[in-house]
Amino acid sequence: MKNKQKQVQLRDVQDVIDIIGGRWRGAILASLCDKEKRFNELKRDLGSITPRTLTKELKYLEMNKLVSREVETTTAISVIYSLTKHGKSLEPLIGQIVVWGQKHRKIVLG
Amino acid sequence: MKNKQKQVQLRDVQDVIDIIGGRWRGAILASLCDKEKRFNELKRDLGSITPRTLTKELKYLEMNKLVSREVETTTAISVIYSLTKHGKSLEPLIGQIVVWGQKHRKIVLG
DNA sequence: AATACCACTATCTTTTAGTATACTACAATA
DNA sequence: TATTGTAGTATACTAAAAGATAGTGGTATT
Repeated sequence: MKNKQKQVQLRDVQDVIDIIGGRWRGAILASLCDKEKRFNELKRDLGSITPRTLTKELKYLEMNKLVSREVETTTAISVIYSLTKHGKSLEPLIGQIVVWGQKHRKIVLG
Repeated sequence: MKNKQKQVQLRDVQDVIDIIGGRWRGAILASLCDKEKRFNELKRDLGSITPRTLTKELKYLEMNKLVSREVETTTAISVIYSLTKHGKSLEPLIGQIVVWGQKHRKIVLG
């Protein structure tokens, strides 16, 4: 393989890690793979995340067209976060990450 | 799915992102997927990484049993870094990341 | 009327990741 | 013998990420 093409691949890897990387983004996406969720529902799911961080990360994911935010104002306000079509295309990747992660724990701790 | 099991999955995702995350680790692994490499060879491959960071990241990957470090002292010293068997098991995942990354760039920039 | 839940925002501090720069000790090469 | 390459280490610094804590304006519940 040409060196130039390798460089491109490294860039792709870094791009993706930028998106799903960080302490929370991957977990947020994984949680939304399950089903669409509301702000505080996500917050509970993720355990120790602060609202500040959750807001910021959701905005980032929105900007990257992975998550959509819909406000419903029937009577009380409620905000639904869900994966976009593009976000859903990450599902198999996240699935594979989970599988590998489980194997990894066995190897490193076992 | 039970909530407890979901929590476990989120932890798995976070674990894996911890491993391949950060500015460099994914790229280092991707570079070693290509073939085993020496310290300065990796350094050149990665472009702007500092030796301090490369050393640190390689140690981390070693600790996690993804990379092995072999010193050869035939005449001059040379150190070969390569993926362990466990590290190699990441290859399909990294391959999928590259594919998704390429698609993502088209969608977000296009 | 008081409390609690919803979806946040604001401010401040801490932690962590990564950079910059210089240096070491050894070997090979010109 | 001077320079270059290998494989790093040491020290200091900066910037970004994340946490801690408190508060806002609304609705719903008791």
